[in-house]
Amino acid sequence: MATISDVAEKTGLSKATVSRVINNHPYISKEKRELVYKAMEELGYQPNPSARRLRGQLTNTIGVIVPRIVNPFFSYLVDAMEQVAYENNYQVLMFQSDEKKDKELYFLNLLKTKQVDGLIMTSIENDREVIESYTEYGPILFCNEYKSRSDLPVVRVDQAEAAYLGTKHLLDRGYRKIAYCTGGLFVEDGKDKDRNVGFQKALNDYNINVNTGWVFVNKHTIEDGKHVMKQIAEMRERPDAIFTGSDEIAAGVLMEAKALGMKIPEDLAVIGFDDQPIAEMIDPALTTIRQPIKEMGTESVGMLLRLLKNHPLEQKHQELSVELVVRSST
Amino acid sequence: MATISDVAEKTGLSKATVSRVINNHPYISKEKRELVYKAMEELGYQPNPSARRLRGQLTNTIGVIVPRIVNPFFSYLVDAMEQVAYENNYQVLMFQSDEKKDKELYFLNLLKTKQVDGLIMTSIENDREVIESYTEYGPILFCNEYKSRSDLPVVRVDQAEAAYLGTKHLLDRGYRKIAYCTGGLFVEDGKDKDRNVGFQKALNDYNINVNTGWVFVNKHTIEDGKHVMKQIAEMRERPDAIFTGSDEIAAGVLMEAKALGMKIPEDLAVIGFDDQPIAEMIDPALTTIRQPIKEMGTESVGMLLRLLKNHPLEQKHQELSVELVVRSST
DNA sequence: TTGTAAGCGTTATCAG
DNA sequence: CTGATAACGCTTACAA
Repeated sequence: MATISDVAEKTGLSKATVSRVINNHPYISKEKRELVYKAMEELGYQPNPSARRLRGQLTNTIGVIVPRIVNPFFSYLVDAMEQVAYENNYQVLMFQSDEKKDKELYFLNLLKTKQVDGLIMTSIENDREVIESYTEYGPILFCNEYKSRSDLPVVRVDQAEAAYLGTKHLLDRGYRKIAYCTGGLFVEDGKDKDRNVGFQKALNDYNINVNTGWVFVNKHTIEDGKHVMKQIAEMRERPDAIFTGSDEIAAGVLMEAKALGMKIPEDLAVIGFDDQPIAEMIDPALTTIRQPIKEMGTESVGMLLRLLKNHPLEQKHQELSVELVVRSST
Repeated sequence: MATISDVAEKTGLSKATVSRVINNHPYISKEKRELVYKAMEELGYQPNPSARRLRGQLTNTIGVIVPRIVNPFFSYLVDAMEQVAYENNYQVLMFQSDEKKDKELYFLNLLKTKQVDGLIMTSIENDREVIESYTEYGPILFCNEYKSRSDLPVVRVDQAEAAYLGTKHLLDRGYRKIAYCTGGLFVEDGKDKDRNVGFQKALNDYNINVNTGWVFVNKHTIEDGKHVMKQIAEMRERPDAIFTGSDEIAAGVLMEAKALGMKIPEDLAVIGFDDQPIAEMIDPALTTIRQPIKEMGTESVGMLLRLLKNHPLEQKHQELSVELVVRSST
C-alpha cells in the first residue's frame, strides 16, 4: 500500500511537503501542490487513518450507539444522522450495545482511543459517572435517552408532554379506564420516568387515579404486546384503552386482540408510540405519537459537530415536540 | 490516557515485557505477569488500537456494509452477524453505503488501512475488479448479493429457486396472469437475474409467456408498491396475481388496494419476499418467501472468521434454502 | 525470561 | 515556501 513516503519519493519532495498538501496548508507553490496531487492519484494513495490518529488527529468519524438496530426507531434515527454527517464530510460508525454494559464500554473506548471523534448515545447502560469520565476523550451527546443529573448535552423529545398528549387524547375520546405500558423497570431516571409523569398528569386533569393492576412494566416487543393483551383479556375488570409506549407493543396488542376476536377500538382503544411504518400498515391503523426522528438525528449531529469544532453551544438541552397522529385504533 | 510506557514504568519492567503479557506470549514469569495485570488494572490501561494497527496487528473487528440500515432485512441480518461475532470476541462495525459507490469505497478503505480485519458486503455498488483489488488487504465476503464472475466467497440463498417457489405457488393456486416486480434495473448479474430466471422457469412449466406490460423494474419501497398498485388498477387487462420481490412493495400494494376498495387476494393475489415482521401484521397477512436471515448471518461470520484464521474453506459458495410461508394474501 | 531499539505512517516543530 | 527530525503507542527482532 502506498504511503506518504512513496508519494514523497515519486515527487522528489519531502514527506513534510506532501503532508502539507494533503492537509491543505497554505504557503505551498501551486506547481508542487499539483505535482503531489498527481502522484497521489497515480499511486492510489490514501492516508493511513491509524497513523493519523496516533498523531492525535481527528478522524472525521462519529460513533452512534444504539441499543438494538432492528428497532426501526433506531435504524431511522441513525439513518437521519448519517445523512447530516455525510453532508458535513463525516462518517458514521454504528454500534449495537444490545443493552449490555460491556459492549457499551467497548464503544466508549473507541472514543478513548480516538477511533471516533465524538459519540452520540441513543441508549445508556452504564452509570452516569462512568460515561462522563469518557468525555475527557471527546464530546459525548445523549439523543433520545438521558440521565437527569448529568449535564452532558441532550437532544430529546419532551416525553412527559408526549405521554400527556396521548393519554389526554384517550380521555378526550371518553375512555376512562386506561392501562399503561412502560419499557422501564421502575426507573428513577430518564424518559420512562417522564412518561409516567405525563400519564399521571393527564389522569389528574380528569381526577382519575392510576389503577396499578393495569400497569405493565418492562414491555418492549410485539411478543410483549401479545402477552399484555392476553393478560387483559383474562381480567375481571378490563381497561377500555391502553397507552402502549411503543408501536411494537401496540401492534402485538392489535394482533392478539384480532386473534381473540376482540374489536379495536370498540373493546379496547390502543395508542402507540413512535409512528413507525407499521403504524400505518396495520389494521386498524394505529393512533400514535410521532417522534421527530429526522429532526432528532439532524439536531444531534449538528450539535456534536459544533462541539467538535469547539463552537459554543447556545443550549445544551434541545427539547423537540411530538405530534399526535390520530388514526383508527382509538 | 495511560500508555504501555506508563504500565512499564509503574511495574519497573520494559515496554517489551508488558507487551508480551498483553499479547499472551509464553515464557514470562508468573510474578511479572501478575504485576503487569495489576498495574494495567490500576491505571485503567487500554491498548491503543491505532498504534497496534500501525504495527500491522489484527483489530478483532469486522465491518459489514449494508445498503440501507432501515430495511429490516439488513438490520436483522447485521443483528444475526453481531451475535456470532460477539461470541467469537469480534466486534462489528456497521456501515451504510446508501447504494453509493463513493461511500462503499470509503468503507473498503477501512480494510485497506486495517481498521477492520475483514469485510462482509451485503450489497455491491462498485465493479467486481475494484472490489477484488481490495482483497489484497483482507478477506472480503459477499452475503446476499454477489457477482457471478467473481470468485470471492459467497453466502446466499438460491434466489432462482426462491422465485420459482413463489411463482409456482401462485400458479398452483390457479393464478395465470402474474405480474412481476424486480429491484434490479435489467441487471445482467446477481440476484435479480437469478430471480428472473426462477420466475420464467415457473411460467415455462405452465407454458405461459411473460407479459412485459406487467413487469415493473427498479421497485423497492412501500411507496413503489402503492404506485405499482395504482398502475395496475388503471390497466385495461389486469394481472390476477403479483410477485413483488419484497415485503415492502407487497405492503404498499396491499395498502393501495385497500384504498382503492380492491379485495386481496380475490382481485389480486400478492406474494412478498423476506418474511419481515410486517408480513404477519398486515391485513391480509402476507404470503411470502422466508429468507434464512439468521443462518445467513451466522454462516457469513463463521466463514469470514475461518478466512481470518487462514483456515481453508471447505466450500467458497454457501447456498441456503428459502421457505415458502403461506398466509392469506394468495 | 527480559531488555534495547527499530520501525509502522503521520504531522508538528524548528530551522532554513 | 520547503526539509529534517522527533514523536504518537505499540510489537518484534535481536541481544543478553
